[in-house]
Amino acid sequence: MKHTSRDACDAWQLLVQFFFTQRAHLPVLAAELELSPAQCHLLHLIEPGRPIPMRRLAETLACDASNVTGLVDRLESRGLVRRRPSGEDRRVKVLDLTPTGSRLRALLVDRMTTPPATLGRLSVREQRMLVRILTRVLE
Amino acid sequence: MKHTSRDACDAWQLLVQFFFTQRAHLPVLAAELELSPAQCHLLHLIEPGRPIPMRRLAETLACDASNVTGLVDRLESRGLVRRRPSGEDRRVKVLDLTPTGSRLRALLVDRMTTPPATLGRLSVREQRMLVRILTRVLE
DNA sequence: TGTCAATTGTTGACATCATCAAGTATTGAG
DNA sequence: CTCAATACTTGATGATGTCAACAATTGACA
Repeated sequence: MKHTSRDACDAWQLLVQFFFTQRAHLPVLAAELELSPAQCHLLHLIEPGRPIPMRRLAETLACDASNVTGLVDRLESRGLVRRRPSGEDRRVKVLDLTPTGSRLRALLVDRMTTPPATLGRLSVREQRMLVRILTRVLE
Repeated sequence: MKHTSRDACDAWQLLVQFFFTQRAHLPVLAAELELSPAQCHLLHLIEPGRPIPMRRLAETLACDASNVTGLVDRLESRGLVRRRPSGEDRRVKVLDLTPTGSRLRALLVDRMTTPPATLGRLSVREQRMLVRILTRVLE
């Protein structure tokens, strides 16, 4: 068993703490956009102009395919998402954002990626360092 | 409106990416412990030997108090958590981990805070830098 | 070619999560 | 003592998530 350094554990622990904090904030943010946390997550995964098969969403979310069916049902009934048959494989349906969905997703991403004031306390050098380090850690 | 630097946005975006990745992993980890994601979150908030009022959990989770009632019902019926009347205020019930709950929580925390291999690719200097920076950003 | 297992998405049944409105018990201010 | 506010529970309802079963399609292979 490989030894894991104390510093690495500390760092990861902080990231986990960050995760739980965000997890508690998401319902609030979602409610502002009249979405649920799960819908936010799904919407986040569909990039505009990049249709994606439903199967792949289920894989990324690590959930049952039928769960995606339900989530997409609700998003589609609100006109945020479109189901389209895949040209290559007729079993597959690909998802696409409607213009409305695209706008809402932009709003969501914007809200989520607007950094908190605390990030401004770092020097530019530190900010760049953080980006460099996180990029490597998250691959 | 204050200008937010490009670097700060990049950094936060990476953290958000990390958040969604973890959000997708949590159900898998939770299932291994026979818990739900929400139960993991709640369990994570109850530190052993530090009884906590239910109200405070609802605040931290940013959810309705009745939701906590249900979550605690299930955890209590599994013998992981105890409801106790608060000595100071008889309206309040404080939550406490049972020995079983304490063990399960330790397992959970251990699984969650075991850093992925990618963190080991950083130099010790970088790991410490990451800890220092995150500490300041997350307060 | 014809058969059959595997894959994709859907449906229905069911437990959990989460909110809201209403209710009980208790507190604390006046 | 009265009454609003607080902490928790209950019941109703919709969303999330799993599982088993199903139809349609694909692809391998005899």
